[in-house]
Amino acid sequence: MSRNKEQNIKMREKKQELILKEAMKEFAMKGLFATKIKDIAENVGMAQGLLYHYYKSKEEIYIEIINNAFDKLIEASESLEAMNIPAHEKIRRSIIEILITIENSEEFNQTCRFIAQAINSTAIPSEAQRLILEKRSRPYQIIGKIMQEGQSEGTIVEGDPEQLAVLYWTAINGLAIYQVSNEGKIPMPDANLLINIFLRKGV
Amino acid sequence: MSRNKEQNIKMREKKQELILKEAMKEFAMKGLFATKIKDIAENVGMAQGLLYHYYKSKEEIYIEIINNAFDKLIEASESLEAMNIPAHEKIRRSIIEILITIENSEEFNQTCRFIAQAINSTAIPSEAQRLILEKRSRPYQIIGKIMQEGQSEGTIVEGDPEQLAVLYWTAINGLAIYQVSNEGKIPMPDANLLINIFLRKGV
DNA sequence: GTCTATATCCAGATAGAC
DNA sequence: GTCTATCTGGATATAGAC
Repeated sequence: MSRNKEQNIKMREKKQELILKEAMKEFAMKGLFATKIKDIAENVGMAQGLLYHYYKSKEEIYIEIINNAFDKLIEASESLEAMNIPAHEKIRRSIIEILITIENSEEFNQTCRFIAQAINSTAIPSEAQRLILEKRSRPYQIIGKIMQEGQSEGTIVEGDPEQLAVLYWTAINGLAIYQVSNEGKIPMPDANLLINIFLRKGV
Repeated sequence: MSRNKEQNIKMREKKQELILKEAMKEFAMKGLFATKIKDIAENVGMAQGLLYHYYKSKEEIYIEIINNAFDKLIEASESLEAMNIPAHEKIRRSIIEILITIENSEEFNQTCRFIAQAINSTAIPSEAQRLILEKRSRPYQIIGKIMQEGQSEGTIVEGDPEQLAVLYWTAINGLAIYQVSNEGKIPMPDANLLINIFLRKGV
């Protein structure tokens, strides 16, 4: 009895994950309003009506995905911050790694694309807007802190660390969007070009 | 008689421009699908039905705006290319100017936002997609050519000029999107940080 | 849990009076 | 040219059978 119950819950969660995964793809490609519940359901392989057994609305799915997307980004930033290496090494390694990720991980670029769509639209549900407002600044803060650390250590260029963080993230974001909107065919620029923006000469 | 006719045509064109202007705002903020014809008409100050005397569909308006947006960008790139100064000066001055524009011109950032939305969605009308495919690479080509020129002159860093152009535009694009999604409150990073990516040391 | 059928709503586009 | 009223299609969400 109880074992069946557990299994049912697991099955339900698996289906929900599948729905989220397909919804993410659709939202990233088309945005909230051009994505139809039917599209998502078809990709999952279920009838349109059935989707409402798992989520009560399109918006609910959207909000869940926003949450996941930002949490992943924040988590990655935090684990970068926590690494036991000098600040300039954090910047260096993260840029190298992200460029590789942009070139190879469709999922990462979907996330970037999704976030770009969400941030770029004032028409999304208010709960989604609240979440964005709450979470989007975290990665900027963390990189800003690392920049400041590096300045104290004498390895990062002078200037407002916040602005350095803005440049860091917007450059990466711009590249990711460009990549995904070109169907992953663009070779990334040499990582050193980006790295050298932030490192002091000679480091 | 003929004078009246001319006047009528002028009036009509003025109204059309007004519609385009308001539509641009709406599209930039909300995207094609979340923007309702009624929203545009209301902002212009006319009844929803009347809009169809000026344009035959929402898509037609959208396509017209895409065309204008890219043409402006291409025109600016071409006039940069045509300037009678060394290549590295073209890069330097354009970055300085664009950063100022991002900070001050709402219209420019609306254009960036609109283009970002359009490029980011596969759900837009096929004619719009065709236009994007046709026109979006032009500014990249032009900057790439200038980079190459500068390399010959020994003032621009080594590396694939195409990739330098990608970095140039994606960084700018990322900044513009960030700015507009923060309602124009973000101070731009020091232009020299960006300029130094591309200039050879000592130039 | 899963499907089909349907109620309901909303927005694009049209028709027709002024 | 301008408006109001309306047609029409399509999408969300629900109901109800299996």
